[in-house]
Amino acid sequence: MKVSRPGTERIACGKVTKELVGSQIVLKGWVHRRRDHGGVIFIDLRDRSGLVQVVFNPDNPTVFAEAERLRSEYVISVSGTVELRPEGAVNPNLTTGEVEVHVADLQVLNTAQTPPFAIADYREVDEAVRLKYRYLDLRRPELQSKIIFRHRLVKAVRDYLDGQGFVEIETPFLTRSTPEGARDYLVPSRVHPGSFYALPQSPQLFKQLLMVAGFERYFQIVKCFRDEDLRADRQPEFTQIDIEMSFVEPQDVQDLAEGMLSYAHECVFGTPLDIPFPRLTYAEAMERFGSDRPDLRFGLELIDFTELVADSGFKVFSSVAQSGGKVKGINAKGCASFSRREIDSLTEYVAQFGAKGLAWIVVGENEVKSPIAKFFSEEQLNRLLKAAEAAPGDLLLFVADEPATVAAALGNLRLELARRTGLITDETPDKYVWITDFPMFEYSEEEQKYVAIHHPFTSPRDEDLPKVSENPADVKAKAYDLVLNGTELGGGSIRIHRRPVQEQIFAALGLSQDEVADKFGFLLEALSFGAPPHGGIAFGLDRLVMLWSKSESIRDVIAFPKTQSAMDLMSKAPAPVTPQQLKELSLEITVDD
RNA sequence: GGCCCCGUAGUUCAGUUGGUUAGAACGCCUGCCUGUCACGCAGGAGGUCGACGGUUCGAGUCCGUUCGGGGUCGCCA
Repeated sequence: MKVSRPGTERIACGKVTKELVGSQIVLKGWVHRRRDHGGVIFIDLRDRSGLVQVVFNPDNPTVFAEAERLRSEYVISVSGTVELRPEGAVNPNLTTGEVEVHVADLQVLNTAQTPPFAIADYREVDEAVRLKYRYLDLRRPELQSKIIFRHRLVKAVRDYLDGQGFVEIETPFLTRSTPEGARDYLVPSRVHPGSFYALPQSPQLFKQLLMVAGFERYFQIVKCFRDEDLRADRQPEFTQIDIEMSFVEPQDVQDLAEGMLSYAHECVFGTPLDIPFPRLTYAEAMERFGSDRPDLRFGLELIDFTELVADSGFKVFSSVAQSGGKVKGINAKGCASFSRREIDSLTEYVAQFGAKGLAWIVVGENEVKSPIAKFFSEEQLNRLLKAAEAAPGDLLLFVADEPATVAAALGNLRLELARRTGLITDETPDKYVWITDFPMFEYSEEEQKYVAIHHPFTSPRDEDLPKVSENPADVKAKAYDLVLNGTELGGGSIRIHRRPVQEQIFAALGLSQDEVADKFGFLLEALSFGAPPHGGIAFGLDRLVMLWSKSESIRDVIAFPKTQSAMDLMSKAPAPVTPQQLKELSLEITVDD
């Protein structure tokens, strides 16, 4: 039982309002800012909840003398009386701006060195400095509110899934390395010299085994580890909302996911989402947007000109069209004013995605300007303009290449055009979309074999089962991704629950029987003991928090993130270990530092 | 691994064509100030110009290497 003594209970700084006027309160927090007027000292006192002004007057000389020594970020406890501020001294920018606390007693709980950057400043500070002193950066209200936002979102997700009958179950972090997928983080075994655990890239197999075990509905908010290069939206350790359900079809998983997101959105923003989300097949997404994670907040869709230019005099187009390639373009509405230089920089931009060139047509009132116009008859040109729905003032941009290159180049060009023309603002509504009917396999030139697009446990569509062996490229999977504003938020699939099918897929992926037995024997065995049909989905929690909190980087929503070179600048991890530690693990270092 | 951007005071930045003692603002320190709220005023301290090497009579500035941070391509089943 909490024993409350009048006047001694701590009040949160941000909660000191008019209703408390006249009462004796205790505040604890950090000195945010100090304004010393010689005869009167104002301190903005900060805690998690916000700021309140506390006032020191010289009528209490001991306390006043103590107050003169206060500096930024000192931790203090004050007790005093809540008073209305005098006429004209109200601060409308603070929720506590109508009142102030007149201090009767002050206790310095801790002093503080001058911080390397001011907590109370609005100034942008170099991220390396912020990361080295992450605990100070996290003191800043902006970052702190994002971490608290994350907590509220996670809480909502847990509540929702619990309400839907899901059981939260932990799975091991020390697990075994499996082929395919991302590079593993390895943990050497002391007990078994020369053997390694792998940190999970996701709890995929374990959650399937929990379905075999009969839990029916599982979830976990869980760290996953992938040793790949970092990006603005990628960290080597990240958190998934991992979900698996038995006896379901894709629609059931999608319904659940939509319900969960909408509930969470309502919890953190007060409004539900507009569900169900629209759906696009993978094929349509690639065709219209050149991407399997299209940003639907704007148009600029890809237009296919392959047929139209197949017999044109422009060799670059016609030869590509006749040899199985694609000629596609984008109508950059109203971009006819782009300078030659801007168009050149767009050409440079698409080059990094493999496009060998970027043809263009500037559409004028009665004529077109274009280096390629001379290769087309007037009729061909008119058909081209009609297909592009071109109007005066438009700029048409074309790429001719293999389908995958065209998609990559134009898909990214589309995003670049939207950025350059300011098509997306903070007010642009969010666009969610499911991408469905993914191909099961894709041929890897590098490995000279088919690899799974999703993962090797994904179920093919029933009708495609016969094609797995002879025509893998045609097989579609029961897989689905959820995309928000061009970012993949999550993805999942219905899994294979019959052993022979799983064996067939492993074979199609070129895994030998021995390898399968060694690495996936336990899975195949499990499937043969009455595994129910099951499927699920996993969401990137960090990305969801990042997008919903309008953060620029995933680092802003992770309390202790790593740099692009996967370092923790605060603890200086990773770091060498002692020779004794290596010896215990039977490891030897072969590079000099 | 490739490409691009950045690195000057504690912080944010300026620094001309390579030229004398590298500046500003904020912060910090000292003093003054009884109604401020990004308080004000006066004074002061504070620099391995990321590091190393080169060119030059002379380098913050030019060149090379390297370290660190960021973005991106590859990579991320």
